[in-house]
Amino acid sequence: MALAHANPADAESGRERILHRAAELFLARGYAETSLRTIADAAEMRPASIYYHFESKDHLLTEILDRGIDGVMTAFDEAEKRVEGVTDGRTRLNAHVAGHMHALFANQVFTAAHITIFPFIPDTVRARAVPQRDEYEARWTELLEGIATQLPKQAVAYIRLSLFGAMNSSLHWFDPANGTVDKLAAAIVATLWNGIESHQ
Amino acid sequence: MALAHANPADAESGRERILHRAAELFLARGYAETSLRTIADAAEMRPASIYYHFESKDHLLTEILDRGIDGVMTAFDEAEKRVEGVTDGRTRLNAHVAGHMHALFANQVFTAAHITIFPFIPDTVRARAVPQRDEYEARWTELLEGIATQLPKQAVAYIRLSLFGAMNSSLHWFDPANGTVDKLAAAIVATLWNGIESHQ
DNA sequence: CACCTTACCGAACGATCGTTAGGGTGACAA
DNA sequence: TTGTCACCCTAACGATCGTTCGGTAAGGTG
Repeated sequence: MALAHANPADAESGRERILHRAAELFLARGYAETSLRTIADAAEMRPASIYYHFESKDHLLTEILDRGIDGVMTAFDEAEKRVEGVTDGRTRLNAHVAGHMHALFANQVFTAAHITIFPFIPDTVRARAVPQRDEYEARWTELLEGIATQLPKQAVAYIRLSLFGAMNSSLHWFDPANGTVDKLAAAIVATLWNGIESHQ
Repeated sequence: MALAHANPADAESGRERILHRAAELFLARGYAETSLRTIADAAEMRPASIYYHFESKDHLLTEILDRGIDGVMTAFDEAEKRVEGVTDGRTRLNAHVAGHMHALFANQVFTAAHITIFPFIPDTVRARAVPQRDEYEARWTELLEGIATQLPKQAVAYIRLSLFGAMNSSLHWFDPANGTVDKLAAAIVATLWNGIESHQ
């Protein structure tokens, strides 16, 4: 008889399988639209088994959201290390935008799922995620204020929101198979930095 | 005894009340997350009464989506009339961005609901809305290609997507009470056109 | 060997969902 | 007065939802 987990793809533990398949389904169809039976099917187990690993559907969602935030937080840390000592604002901005975008399009879908379904999750779960999101937002505010020192803070806040809109909305249309994430990140920074005018 | 509809706010017909309250609820909580009982409560009637006006929950959603597309289509037409004969690209772009933003933040929430919940609606309803969305997209492509004639079409496509991201994501953070929609539209165009560099 | 833990399962619970059948009422026309 | 129609109702249907209960098989530990 064959060993369990003979297929390397099955090496993932049951708990990890639930998390990944659930995040993929939440990203594609939404939270309320995805039943635990669908998740269980995708994770190759029965619905009741999910309750061995998670207290409730909301707790499963909470862990997915947490991993999503961790993804961009880690990307931010790594980008900061990569441009340590660099003074050129555009280079530093580019590194961080690329980091955020890589987290978005990484094969681990937690960050993409977090950003996409956040507005439609139950109030209690959302309330718990807000402080974590605020912290990430604050790091970007600090970064951008350090780069655009001449701009008033309100303008920086607008640039941050506009940048987030550009970065996150790319989830809905950009296909990493048709172009590298780094190039997309560079294009977003270019649009923000130079605008159309410099191209004409 | 008081007349029915004595309150001017009640002058809305039952059908219109259902459409408006449902669009508001879908925008705030999502489609699957909003039950017909919740919609009926908001429209001050019983769940079964909704079926006098609409064939099903999906048909109700379909009409809301249609009105949302109509909102931006009409805004596009009006913007085109407003800048008829104008050759300056930025002025023309500004008018259309302002039109789109006004449709987004108008008190009729159909456009905002359409854009926000579109990724999470049932497949059959989404499939029906795709051609309408493609048509609106094509009008923007034509507009932008006419403005940025020197740019390759692929670059224009990117600019359009980036612009849509900037415009639509403002729904999640911009509060019309804290600044006019026109100013936000102008700021989005300025970011796209001049970028950070011209500010420093 | 007994005993515990890990990881899962089948079956069913109550709640809620979209939906339907059938009835009532007031306005208005004949 | 009677009939028609628009509009809304009460009550309940079957389906699906998240969840719970009581298991069981495998593997480690003493």
